[in-house]
Amino acid sequence: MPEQENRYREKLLERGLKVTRQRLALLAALNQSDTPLTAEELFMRLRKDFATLSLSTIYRTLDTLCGKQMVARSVLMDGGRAMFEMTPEVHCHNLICTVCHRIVPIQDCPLGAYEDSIARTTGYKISGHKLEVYGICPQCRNNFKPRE
Amino acid sequence: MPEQENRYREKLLERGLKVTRQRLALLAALNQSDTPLTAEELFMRLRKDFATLSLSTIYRTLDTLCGKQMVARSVLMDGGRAMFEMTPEVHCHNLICTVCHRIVPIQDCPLGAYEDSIARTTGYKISGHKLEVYGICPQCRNNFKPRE
DNA sequence: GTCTTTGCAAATCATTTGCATGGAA
DNA sequence: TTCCATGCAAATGATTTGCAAAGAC
Repeated sequence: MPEQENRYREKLLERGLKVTRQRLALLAALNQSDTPLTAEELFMRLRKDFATLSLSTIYRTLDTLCGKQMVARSVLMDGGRAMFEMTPEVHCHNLICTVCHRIVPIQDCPLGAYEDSIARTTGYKISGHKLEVYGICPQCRNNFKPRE
Repeated sequence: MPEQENRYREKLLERGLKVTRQRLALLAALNQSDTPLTAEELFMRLRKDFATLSLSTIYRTLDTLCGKQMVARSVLMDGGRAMFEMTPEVHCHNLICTVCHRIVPIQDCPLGAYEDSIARTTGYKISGHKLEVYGICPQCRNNFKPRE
């Protein structure tokens, strides 16, 4: 998918960053994943293509890309490990299964009016929010359903 | 405030935990704080009363109390450090100033209906959610207000 | 007295940093 | 050629664990 790659190339250059194979691969990996990933997970995925890849490169790249708003540090913390995802173009939230830990995005967000009302009552200038919803996904519900 | 202490005493016993001075002190410290605290912060506060207190006791106690739902691990992560707070009796969320990092609780929560609708569209059994709202508090807005 | 909790020290895990080399512009 | 980016190894910082002593019931 070289179109996608060219978009990343442009975005990197726009932000004064050099285009490297590692950065392109990291962006592609994050983009292909449907859930946020830890540095370690990214490392394992990229290592297939980069025999000499270093974990610290992953950390540094994530840090750089977060600073340039190309990647977002997720609210989620998988037991002390930071998780990362592409900065979503559209505002959305994550729905997390508490059993299998699968994460799916949900588009609908009801918080605009809520933010307005908080701004009014507290005097804060609201800049945004983070929301996660927890539950049990249909598959896990079936697996653990008590017999009747 | 021995009334409060007796409530903690009961709660610990109910859950099959022994009542120790460290646990009571930790609960009191968390309860007195108006913002979530890190293990380190708790350690520094308790050390005043316990010369020989160990950081690992803090971690272990927090872990135990989280398991028993007496303490909650906050969504917030102050740069990699976990934060803890008393499990709120009433459902509420945190409003966080992005400048001074002050955290204030907000009671009002509009997500009940939202959870219902997600449950309907996704088939998940929703168990809860975490929400943080970010903004700039009135004081910080004044401090940084550009002159006109 | 028994079993849990604590303190201390050492271990572990995620993340960061220093420095020399390699690579993009 | 000029820096920025990378790899490697070592350092750091938060959290966890093993073990023996102290404390709660």
